[in-house]
Amino acid sequence: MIDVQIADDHKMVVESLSRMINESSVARITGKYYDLKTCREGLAKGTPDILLLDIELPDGDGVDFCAEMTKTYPELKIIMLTGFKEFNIAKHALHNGALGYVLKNADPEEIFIGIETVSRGEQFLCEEIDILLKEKKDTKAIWLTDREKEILKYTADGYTSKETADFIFRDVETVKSCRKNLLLKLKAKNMAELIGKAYEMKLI
Amino acid sequence: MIDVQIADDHKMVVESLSRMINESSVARITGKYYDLKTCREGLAKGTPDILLLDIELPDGDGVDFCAEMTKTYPELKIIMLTGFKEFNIAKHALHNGALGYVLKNADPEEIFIGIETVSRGEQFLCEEIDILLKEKKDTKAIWLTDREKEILKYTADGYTSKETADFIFRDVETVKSCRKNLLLKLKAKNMAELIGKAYEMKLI
DNA sequence: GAAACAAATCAGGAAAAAACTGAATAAAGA
DNA sequence: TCTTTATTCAGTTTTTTCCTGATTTGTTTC
Repeated sequence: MIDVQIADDHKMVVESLSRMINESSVARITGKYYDLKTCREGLAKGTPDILLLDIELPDGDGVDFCAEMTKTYPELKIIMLTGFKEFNIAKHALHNGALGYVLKNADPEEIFIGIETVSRGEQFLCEEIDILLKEKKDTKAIWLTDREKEILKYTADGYTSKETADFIFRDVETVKSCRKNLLLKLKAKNMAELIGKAYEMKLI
Repeated sequence: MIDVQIADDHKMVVESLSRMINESSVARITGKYYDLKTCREGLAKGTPDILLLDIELPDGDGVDFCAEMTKTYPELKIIMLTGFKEFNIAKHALHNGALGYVLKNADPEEIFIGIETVSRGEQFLCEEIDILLKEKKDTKAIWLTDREKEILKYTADGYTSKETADFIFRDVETVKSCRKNLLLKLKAKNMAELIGKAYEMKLI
């Protein structure tokens, strides 16, 4: 029996999914978390074989958390279980140590196959993501630096270059050229499109 | 026994939630849909007592669909079942004829109480939404006109006022003043913040 | 029906911000 | 080490923002 835990802020999803998994003979659920803080504490008490991890948690980003946990517990296998069919997110998650990536709109059977595959230490991607990654295998993922993420956030909140510059104690020109890089990276023509694309890619 | 159907593009959620509801003695699931088209066809064959409806479906917006269905089947009771804790969306849904609004991160028990309450023809809101609507009871929901939505979309796609004006065969000044109205309505300082807020409110 | 209101259209100008081009230094990865 | 990328700063042009208006049409309210 494979020991599985779930971290997802949708209690209803966690509860019903737990029941479904427990009713199968594949795995048993030994922990349910609705935020990253509780999940971190739970894992410290003993890690399961597999952690099913969502991306949008109330207190942080699941993809970043994935990097943190696979570093702390190298034996822990993580399957991202999320609604985001986004090249960048999937690529990022796998780079951060996730061994599986399953969409919530995948066939329910896939999660069982995923759990079994990943428990043997093999990578598992649900069909749609597998196709997506193969299609874009020559595309490289977009990585934003911390500075870029910071300036992107200020921009999305409506702050001008000058205001942002004051916040981070830098020259306006610095912010302007960082914005220029953001426009290049996301292939946007102006700030409005940049914010739009950033939301599409769940960068914000 | 209350006759319930579900429309949500996350198969995994639909499947596990269906099981949970079927195992209870409250209701039974008589239909599962993963898109609006199939849901529309299914309802045409016979409406259940209650439809659990998600908002982000692959082929359209659940809130708009809610208006369409309550008009076609006045006896159909709809509970929005979604992850969005957004004043505007909730308000919009209720205005469009939804009788219930339950968050996916609500306590799983709430969906059973919701089903029972709504089946009696009474409104049901999960706790968090109930609090949200009471807090903002004096706030009015933001409604965008078709023109505003159109210009918002062009803006999010990176087109300037001039370019947008050419697309819709209107003067630049018209687009400018429409943008000004959008900034006012969403209380945004510039286009970047406007697009950010529009995404937060799921206006795009 | 009249009054009040909102939406959609168009107008112009001053100030501010963003977009474009360029470039030097520092840091990180190969 | 060499190459690439991040970070920093600068000048010029284009665009947006922020004011001020006005007219017409359609809808809602009294």
